[in-house]
Amino acid sequence: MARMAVAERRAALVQAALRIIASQGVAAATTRAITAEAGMALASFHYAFRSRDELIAELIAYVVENESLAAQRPLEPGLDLESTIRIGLLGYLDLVAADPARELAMFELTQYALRTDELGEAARAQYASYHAAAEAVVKAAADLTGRTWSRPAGEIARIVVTLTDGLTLDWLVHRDDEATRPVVDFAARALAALADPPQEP
Amino acid sequence: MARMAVAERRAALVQAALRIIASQGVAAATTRAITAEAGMALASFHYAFRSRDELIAELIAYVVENESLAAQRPLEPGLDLESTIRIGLLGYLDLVAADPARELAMFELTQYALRTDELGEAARAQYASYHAAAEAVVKAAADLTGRTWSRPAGEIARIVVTLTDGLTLDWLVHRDDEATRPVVDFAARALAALADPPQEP
DNA sequence: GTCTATAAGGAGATAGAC
DNA sequence: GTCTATCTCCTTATAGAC
Repeated sequence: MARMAVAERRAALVQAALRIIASQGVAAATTRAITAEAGMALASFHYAFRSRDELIAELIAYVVENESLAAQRPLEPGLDLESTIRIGLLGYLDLVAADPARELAMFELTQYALRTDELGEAARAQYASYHAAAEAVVKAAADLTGRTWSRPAGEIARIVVTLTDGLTLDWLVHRDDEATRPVVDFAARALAALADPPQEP
Repeated sequence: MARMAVAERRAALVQAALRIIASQGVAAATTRAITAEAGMALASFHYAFRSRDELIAELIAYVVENESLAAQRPLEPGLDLESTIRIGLLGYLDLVAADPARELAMFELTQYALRTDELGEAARAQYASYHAAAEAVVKAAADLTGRTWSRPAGEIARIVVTLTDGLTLDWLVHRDDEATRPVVDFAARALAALADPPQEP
């Protein structure tokens, strides 16, 4: 392979690893598989990274900054808060359904990080990123519907992430939109109940 | 090691594997580690099991039948429904906190099963067991407080499992009782709202 | 039946030719 | 800088002695 700046090579390896992890899981992302996917020689790996765990750490950092719920669609206007949340959650689950292996991989990454001493901070950073993304969405949902939250947005966001984690696992295990639907309805109603009573004009 | 019936040997290997997985994760449960933990020769493994995946399948079946929420403490009497649920959830999180590595391992097992073609059914069985355990608890909570659920108990149970999965991940990532507490309060309030209005005597 | 010994292959990491 | 070739270790699985 032609000359590449080390930074560029690192980025290419992270992307290759991400493709493997998203489709086959963390365990399948061996240095051999990653370099093959990137079209590089095996030795190039250790020219760019000191170890496999160093790549995983950088990969989680990349995911944290560029992925998470970034693909979230814009909220639909003209609905009440509960419907806005419900449709938002269903849209999120559509993303899960569109690439289940990838969503499974996000859980695996968190858990790999939690098992690896030096990566515990990476797991927390991953969730800090989820919380920030969720906070933006819950603020937007309140603005869009002219409602206010009865609790700090950060607390609402944490609840949203807890619910989406649970919903994601439920869907990944059963792959059954119908069966997950009542849980989505519950989540939307319960979240909407955290808003202050609507203003009388 | 002395003679053992094959069934007994299989059970001993499953127990050994469970100890390793609970403390060090699924990836650490190699046939070598398992047989060493069980005090057997390596070759004994393939005398009892055809492959490592066969053991994992039996291990999940064991977990499904004997563990899950079985360690749940009895509910406290004399409280209203929301408090009963809140204290039940906090008790569950105490179990998570008492052995975080084990709880992490339960997630890993599900995800390993979801990644392995022949084990997809095992993951669903694991959740069916969770749902059954949760259903028993939600029925007990309603009975204890003299309330009735506005939805089928199976649906309430599924919501409970979704919430506990999310709560467990939240706690495992942050290990912060204080930070998880508002999410527990939310879950208890939202679940209690699924009961019919209390009877006027 | 149970063990030691070993096969056969995959892993991370590196030396050294170019 | 980049690659081939290799080192060392660890994996699952099995053959064959006892």
